[in-house]
Amino acid sequence: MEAEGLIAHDVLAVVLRITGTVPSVLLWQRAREPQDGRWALPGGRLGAAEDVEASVRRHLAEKVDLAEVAHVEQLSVFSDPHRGPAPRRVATAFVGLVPSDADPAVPADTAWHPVDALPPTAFDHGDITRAGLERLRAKLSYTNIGFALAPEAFTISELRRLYAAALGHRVSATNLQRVLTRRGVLVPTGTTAAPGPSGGRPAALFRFSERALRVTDPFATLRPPSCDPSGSS
Amino acid sequence: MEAEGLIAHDVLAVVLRITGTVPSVLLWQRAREPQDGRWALPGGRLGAAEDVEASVRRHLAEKVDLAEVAHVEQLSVFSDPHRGPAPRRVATAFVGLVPSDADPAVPADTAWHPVDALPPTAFDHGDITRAGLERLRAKLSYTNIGFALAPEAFTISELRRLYAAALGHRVSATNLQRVLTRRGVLVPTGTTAAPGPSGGRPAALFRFSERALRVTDPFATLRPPSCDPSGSS
DNA sequence: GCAAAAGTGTTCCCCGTACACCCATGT
DNA sequence: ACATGGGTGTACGGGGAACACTTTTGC
Repeated sequence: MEAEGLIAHDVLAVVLRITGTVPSVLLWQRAREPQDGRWALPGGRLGAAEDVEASVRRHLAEKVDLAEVAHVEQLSVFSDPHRGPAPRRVATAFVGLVPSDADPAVPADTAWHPVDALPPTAFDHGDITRAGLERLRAKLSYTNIGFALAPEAFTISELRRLYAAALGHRVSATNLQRVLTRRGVLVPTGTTAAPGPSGGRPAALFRFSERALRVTDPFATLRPPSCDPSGSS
Repeated sequence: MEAEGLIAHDVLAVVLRITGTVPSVLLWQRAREPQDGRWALPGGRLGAAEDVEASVRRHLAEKVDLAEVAHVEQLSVFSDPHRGPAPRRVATAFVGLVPSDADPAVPADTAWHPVDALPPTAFDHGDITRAGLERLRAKLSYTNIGFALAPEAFTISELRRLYAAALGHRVSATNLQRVLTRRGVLVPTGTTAAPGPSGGRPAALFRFSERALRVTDPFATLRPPSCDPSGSS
């Protein structure tokens, strides 16, 4: 099929953002065959002088302000020979996260869609989207990746809403604050937000101590002995 | 550089196996330029009618008996434009695991090398190997991936040796048994091994309850409420 | 004062760790 | 008997979950 085994390599981005109480993904509507009218993930061809991460950032810049994308990480390669029409294409997919307060301007053909109610998607982009959300959910548990979903400063209630939306289940504000504080990923700013129209105590504002990915829960089990981390027998 | 943006796509396998008290990787020695004499990971060109996983299995079959490879999973894409000489190549790397009792016949140019004492490696294969070992170490903590390092049946002492070698630190046989049993990944076979020449109580033999990857430690934190797993507010 | 929203204190319990102690076999 | 290696019982502690209670605001 391909001349001499050379294959077109694409990059794709699953850009996620919490909208209201659900996670949404950035999709654009195709306006030509194949898959005319269907919704596709942003992305494009890998260029000659860039690695896949640089490439996905370049393509993403056509759809959103890159400054709004707080985190990008590689997800997986999708290479089923029949994942699209000929000619054959291999794609490296990424996950990108946009804070909930950023509402980047997007082109007319582009929009956010709740992941649990996707419109007709192009090729295997629906599967890739769901894989991206699963990655986010897993990392919320044992890393500080929440920084990429949250505004610079936020109340615990807002953070609870973001975590609950991303995870798809209720989250206790009490325990969320305690866990993240204990791990040192959450620090108070010292300022407070104004109460709502119906009153209530003003909420303290917090921020993430770092805005880069860090594993905060070195897995519970099979950790090295408390002292003397050397030796293997 | 490439005609019309078409790129050669390779697959590579970091095949790991516990040898003695250290993890080793399967490498073959190149016998022509570029990188003549250096040691490389098994792999090759992605074919037209296969996805990357099928491809890596096909290439691996040239070096080892595939039946001995108990687990294969995708690792990452390596795509730095300067990761090798022109023409440009993109590689999808995999991790493969071989049980310690299997000692597959390998071609004359191929051998196992301890990961912490690699010979001169070709291209970026040393980095890829270390990334593969890191993946194994992480998954040992929260999955049943040990099944791919262990024989069909084994004593707790043998299993302890495998975990200690892979993780690079001491592991308590007592707690290893308890943790894995509590998670239901380890089941007794009912038989025992013969004691060594110096006596000692005969060891009970165990096996893994499943020989397919399963996440056994749904992360400690941020799990859904104990009851009523629905709703998100 | 009362409702509403935020934050804290307390208790419970799971589960990994550490370590002492008991069991089965060879010489 | 006693040494050697295998297995079990038990106590400790960290940390997440649940929930009651206090604090601060608007009306």
